[in-house]
Formats: sequence, structure tokens, C-alpha cells
Amino acid sequence: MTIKIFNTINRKKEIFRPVKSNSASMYVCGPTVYSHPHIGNARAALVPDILFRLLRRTYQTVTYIRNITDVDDKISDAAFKQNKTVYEISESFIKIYQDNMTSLGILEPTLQPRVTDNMPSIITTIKKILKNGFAYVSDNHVLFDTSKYKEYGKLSKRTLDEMIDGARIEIADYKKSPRDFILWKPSNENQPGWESPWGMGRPGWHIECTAMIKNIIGDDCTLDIHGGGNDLIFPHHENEIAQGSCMSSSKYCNYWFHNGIVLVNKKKMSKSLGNVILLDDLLKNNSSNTLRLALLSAHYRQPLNWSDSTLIESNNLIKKFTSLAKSYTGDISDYDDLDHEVVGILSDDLNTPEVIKYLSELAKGAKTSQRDLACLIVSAKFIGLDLLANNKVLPKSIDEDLIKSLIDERSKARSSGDFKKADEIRDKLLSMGILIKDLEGETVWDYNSD
RNA sequence: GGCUAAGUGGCAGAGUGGUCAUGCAGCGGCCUGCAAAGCCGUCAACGCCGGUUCGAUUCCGACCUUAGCCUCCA
Repeated sequence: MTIKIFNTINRKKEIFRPVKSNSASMYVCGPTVYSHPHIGNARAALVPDILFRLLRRTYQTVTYIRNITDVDDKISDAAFKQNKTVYEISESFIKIYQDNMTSLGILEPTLQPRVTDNMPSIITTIKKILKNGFAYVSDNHVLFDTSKYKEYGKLSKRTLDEMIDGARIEIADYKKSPRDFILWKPSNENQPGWESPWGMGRPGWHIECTAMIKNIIGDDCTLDIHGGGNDLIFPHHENEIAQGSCMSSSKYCNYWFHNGIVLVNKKKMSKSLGNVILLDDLLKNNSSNTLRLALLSAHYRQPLNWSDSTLIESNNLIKKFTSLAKSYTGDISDYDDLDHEVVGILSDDLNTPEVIKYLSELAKGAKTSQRDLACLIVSAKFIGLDLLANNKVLPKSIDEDLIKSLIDERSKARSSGDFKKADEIRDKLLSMGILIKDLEGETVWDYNSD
């Protein structure tokens, strides 16, 4: 199976050819652990999760690395504000992040390196860049000298002149050029710091990824795929390319893979707009299936506008699929090969909306064909939708025994012809948030999420 | 202001040089005590202006609009 992915470096869909024929390596920028993960973090983890599932199917070994940034000024700020240590903050949000990802059915990456565990390799990487003449030391900082690297701007398609003209920030006096970026900076007594040849300090934002990648795959190896949100193209990934290319003679990475951001009210989430949607909140009222489907409803490179109707539509579709799946009587393992169609669709640049269309068509056929139904279940499973799981997410306040007794009471009223009473009970249940349906010989209920 | 993308039916959202996306909503019907669900059918779109072409929503160019980046943001 040939996999095609869109490569940001040349803005073209390309056939994926890994460096080694039977294995693939992928690195994705993971979370900075300073607050609760939001729906955007979920998309940034889910999109590579789908690619990981696809790569696993195709290659014998897949090394999927997703880092954890546990050194950052935002973490220090959070620690200061909450009167906690940096370690307490990062540990608690690492746990929340991992729990949220597990709840979403996102597979664990092969490796999840932390910045704090990689200080020696970060320092070694900076030393190599200095030794090769692409960085300079100034006022206890180490800075990358962008003027020395001719290809700078290749990924984001900007020239150095454009960037300098457009720069809004004041030029720090220790920089030769406003575009030079920090590899190492000094720490004061309130900030986490490590001993280095340039004094007590901490790494700049971009160097951690380069150091960890090279530490894992080897200095002279090329990474197959590097991913992240498309808001990281500049400056983060541009800077990574510069560092990675100047610390070793090998090409840094072959395929750049970026997902679009999640918008709320057509705007990027931000604390100042007050439109940040947290996963903890979403997971209270929505199943993992619903959230996954909603996040996959747009192509991964497009912006995804998040709204209530996104959730409602996904929930409706999932309900339809799961109620069909309940009627499956066979052994699903008989049909493991039935997912080759969905694999084919995903192989064309992860076209998840096309997969959803395909699932809808299977659902139509599934009413009369057990094979289509098995295919639906297996195909959904490939993108991490478990149609056989119990999908009901109920608020804790709902009393199931009360619901059952009201339904019994209504059934008696119906069979004795007292439809007025029956309808009153139905309305009462609806006001409790319970929707009932009279199926053949039986009344079923569900939480009314609309 | 510069850079990078994107504009498709009421909404969401794929795709294609010439015949169907799909889902939700709507409309008509079947079913139902009535609903709901389900089923059958159905309406409806390619930002604007030029160009290439027998034919453009699709390719090319200008314009307009929107979003992201240029602020250590996924």
C-alpha cells in the first residue's frame, strides 16, 4: 500500500518513502504541560494518531515520538501563581494530558521523551552548532546565527528580509539580528536551571525537539516525518530545520506534516477571547467516539470550526452506527481483512471525511448485510471508533430506577388505552432529559443530548 | 503592512476538465394510538471578473472576503 501525504516543505502531496524500507520514524510536537489540554491539543494528537495507525499497518516497525515540554516560562509562571514547584505543575498536567489522551482512545506513542531528562543531549547539540560556526555566545545567551544558514525560511516560505521588515518585536541587544533565536538562556534563582558551559541556564524553545530527535534516531540519520500544528511552522519548525541541519551533515527531515487548527466562532482559541474548550469538560458529556468523529469530520489540513452542531451531528451519526453494531451476531475477528478499503482511503493524505462517507454507505448496507455491518465495525475500529462499546454518557444525577418505573407505568397506561397519561409521562421524562422510543414490543430510552 | 492557506447547497464538508459526494436540516410518503427512531423518495452549490478549452466548480491571472503566522500558540 502506497501512502501519500502532503509535505509542507514543497506544498505537494507526495508518495511517502521512508529512509529504511521496512520502518518509519515520526516525531510530533507534544504538549507544554502548564494547563488543561483543550480541543486543539486533542486534534494535534489525534491527527498523528491516525497516521500512526496507518503506518503501523504498512511498516514492520514504526517509531512514533511525541515529546513532553516540561521546561518553559509558562510552567514557571503557573508555578509562581499557584505557589507550587515547577515539578508539581508539570507532573500534574502530564497526568491530566495522558488521562485525556487515553479517554480519547489515542494510542500511546512509542516514546515520550521529556525535556528535563534530556539536558545533556541538549547541551551537546548546542556545542555542536557552536563548533560548526552557526551560533554565537552573547551575554550568557547562545544564539543561532540565522545569517549563516542560507536555507533559512525554506519551510515557511519567507525570506530573511521579509521577516526583518515585518518584525514587530524590539530587538534584544544581545542579538546580532532580530531573527536570531535563542538556543540557551540564563536562569535566575526563581527559574529552573542547569549547569552549562554558558552558565546556569535553560534551553530555548526549539532546541529540545532537535536534541531529542537526534538523540533517538542518531545524529547522522534523517527523520522520516515531523508533525505538529500548522501554527508551529514558523518559527518553531523553521528553527528546528536550521539547528538540525547545522549540527549534522544529514538532512533533518524528509516529510513535514501539519494539521490545521481548531477555531471557535471562526477564531483561534485564546484565553483573552475566553473561547478555550477544555477536554475535561467535553469528556464529561460526550463519548470518545463522538469527539473523535467530530475532530475527524474535516480534513486534517483544513481549519476545523468547533461548535455545538459539530458535536450534535457527530453524536447522531455515532448513535446510528452503534445501534446498528449492536445487532451484529458474528465473530468480528472473522473479518479482520475487511478494513483494506478504509486503509486505502486513508492512504490518500488521511482523507477522513471520505472515510465518514464510506462508513455511512456501509451503514446503509449493514441493514441487510452482516458482511457490511462487520465491515462497518472493523473500518470504524481502524480510525479508533469502537462501535461495540457502550456509548451512553449519562449525567450522574439521572436515576435509572426511576426512569424504568416511569416507563413501566406508561406502558400500563398505553395498554389500557390511557394515552393522555402515557403522553404526560413521556413529557415528564423528556423534561428530565430522557428521550424514549417505542420499538417493537419494547420501550428504550436514552439521554437526550440535543 | 508582509508571508502562507482557504472560499462549494440552509449548515457541516469531500471531490472532479463533461453523469451521484456524504451527513445534518427542509419537503413528500411509509410506519406509529400520537410521537421518536427507522425506511423510501426529493429539492438544492461550487466568492467575483477575465483567460485557456468543444466544454471550467475543477487549470491560469486579477480582484474581493476569511483564517493562520510574523508575539516561546497545538
